[in-house]
Amino acid sequence: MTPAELAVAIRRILVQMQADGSLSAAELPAEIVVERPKNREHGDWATNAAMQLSGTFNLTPRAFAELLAPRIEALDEVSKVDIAGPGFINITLNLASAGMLARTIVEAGSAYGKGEALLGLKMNLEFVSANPTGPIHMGGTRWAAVGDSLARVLAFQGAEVTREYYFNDHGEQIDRFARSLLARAKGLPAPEDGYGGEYIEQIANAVMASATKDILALEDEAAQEAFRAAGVELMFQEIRESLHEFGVDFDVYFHENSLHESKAVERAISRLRELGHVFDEDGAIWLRSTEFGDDRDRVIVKSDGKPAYIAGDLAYYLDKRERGFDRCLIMLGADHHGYVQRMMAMCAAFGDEPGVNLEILIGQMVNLLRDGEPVRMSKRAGTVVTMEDLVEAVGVDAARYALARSSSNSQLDIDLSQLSKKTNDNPVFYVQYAHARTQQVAVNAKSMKVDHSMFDPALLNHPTETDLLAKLGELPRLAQQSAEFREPHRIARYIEEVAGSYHRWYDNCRVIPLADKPVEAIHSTRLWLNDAAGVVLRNGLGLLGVSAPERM
RNA sequence: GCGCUUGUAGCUCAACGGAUAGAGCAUCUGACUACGGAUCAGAAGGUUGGGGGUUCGAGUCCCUCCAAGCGCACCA
Repeated sequence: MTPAELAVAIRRILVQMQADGSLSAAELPAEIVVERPKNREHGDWATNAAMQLSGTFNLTPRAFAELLAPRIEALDEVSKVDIAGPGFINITLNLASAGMLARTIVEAGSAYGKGEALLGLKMNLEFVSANPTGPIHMGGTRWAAVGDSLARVLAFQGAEVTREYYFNDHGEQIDRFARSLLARAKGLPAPEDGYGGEYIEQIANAVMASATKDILALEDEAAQEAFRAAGVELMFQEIRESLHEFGVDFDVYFHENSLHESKAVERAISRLRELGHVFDEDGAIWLRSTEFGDDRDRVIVKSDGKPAYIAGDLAYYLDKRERGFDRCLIMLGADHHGYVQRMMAMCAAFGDEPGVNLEILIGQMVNLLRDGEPVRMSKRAGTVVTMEDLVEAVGVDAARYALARSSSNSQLDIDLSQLSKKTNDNPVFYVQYAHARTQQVAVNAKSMKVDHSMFDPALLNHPTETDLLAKLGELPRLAQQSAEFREPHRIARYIEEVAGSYHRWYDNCRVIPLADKPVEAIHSTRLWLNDAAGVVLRNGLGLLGVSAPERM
């Protein structure tokens, strides 16, 4: 029996109690919380239903628990129930129904843990969206790891997820990039507000090599335009390639430029004008965003007639909604959090619901250290640590795991000197090793004639076995929470616990009989459990976009 | 000055408002002639930044102070 099934059973009992009059009529929560008690001695599962519902029924938690507990105990799958502390109901399953989980998991395989919390939702997840003016740095790398994992987590709950990259190929930053390329090609130093570094030279050289005519012979303006067009395209390809090697592939690369060329910006503005949220002042066009909680109104089109940055965002958001996305999620770095209010105001101005149709996830910065000292980075000097640098130092799996395992609203410190010498302190290896072990145990078992032919779940009675089973049973709930809170790091923490439980079990319980002993039901049954652990570890690593190796 | 995020073990970080605040790394002590020792068992390490409040119950919610990062444009 899984905890989810237990929760459903408890809810059914409550409904029954209302039907037979032992409880008054009142609204029940859609879901009863069943979780693992921290202390193993408290049983397999615990529910705080009595504490949460006592108020609704005007009873003390204790009294409510005493009413409910006997009925839970009457369930076939339950062997023992007791009430503890302020009103926790601790539940112990009988061994056979607890052990059945092993088989359930193996039979479900890659589907084990899936949920339907977001079934039918069309979600657009925009992340990274780094400017094509240079390689992806650490911040972008973090969002690539977290965002891709989040996309997997959301899809695991039934959402139809589109990964999208907003490609900022319009505006001032791009002009600076083009000027930097031109300067480099001419052998001049990088402009004051421009970009430096080796990659600028490489791109500049590549642009000249692929050009059909001598760009440097052109007038500055034309030359700059030539560098812009070709340079952006090359940079874009390089970024895509880095992301691909990082295991992140976007479904849509959206070009900001296309919004301007297709007149989508004008359409978005006139739409807002129709809705009465736009006004003209000082020769500029403004969005009356204060009406929707912003601290000031925002200029959409500057008095020189050029669109402000937000103009593109207006059109882009509208475009996403017109493409049928119910939920638009955008991941931004903390250096852009000042942007949230106006984006939400914009969403409301279109008549949508901020926080629902548009959700902005802010992630904190990554601090790079070397031997404990902060590393100063400068785009202009080109001393930026890139995604490729990190991957080269530790590999894709270790990099993704390290970036995805902690909450993105806390700043992350990464010490380069530590990464480059010892990678073993990354818990990813602990988890991967556990998975590899499940695979090799299965291989060895097969050669020793241990197979799935027998299954007697009541035999899984060692403390490390009941512990492992209970842990494996938590994946569905964990996966759902991870999606609900948009926090993929919970998956990482969970599989680390699973790996720990698995290793402890392995140390105590043999799957393969000793050389002179026969194969018995216990061995077969344990093979099911071993394989179930493998499934959970594999599914968990999969949600993080990290490989689950057969051997290491 | 205003706003957002954060403050938990020596370090990096966990903990739907739930029971004795947990992992990994680092340190120390142990464990294979038994399915992979990248493992396991154990020790040590904490006034959850300080102070108030809300309630059956607070690391978590509210107020306040302190500290750190980031942001407050007709820049993008």
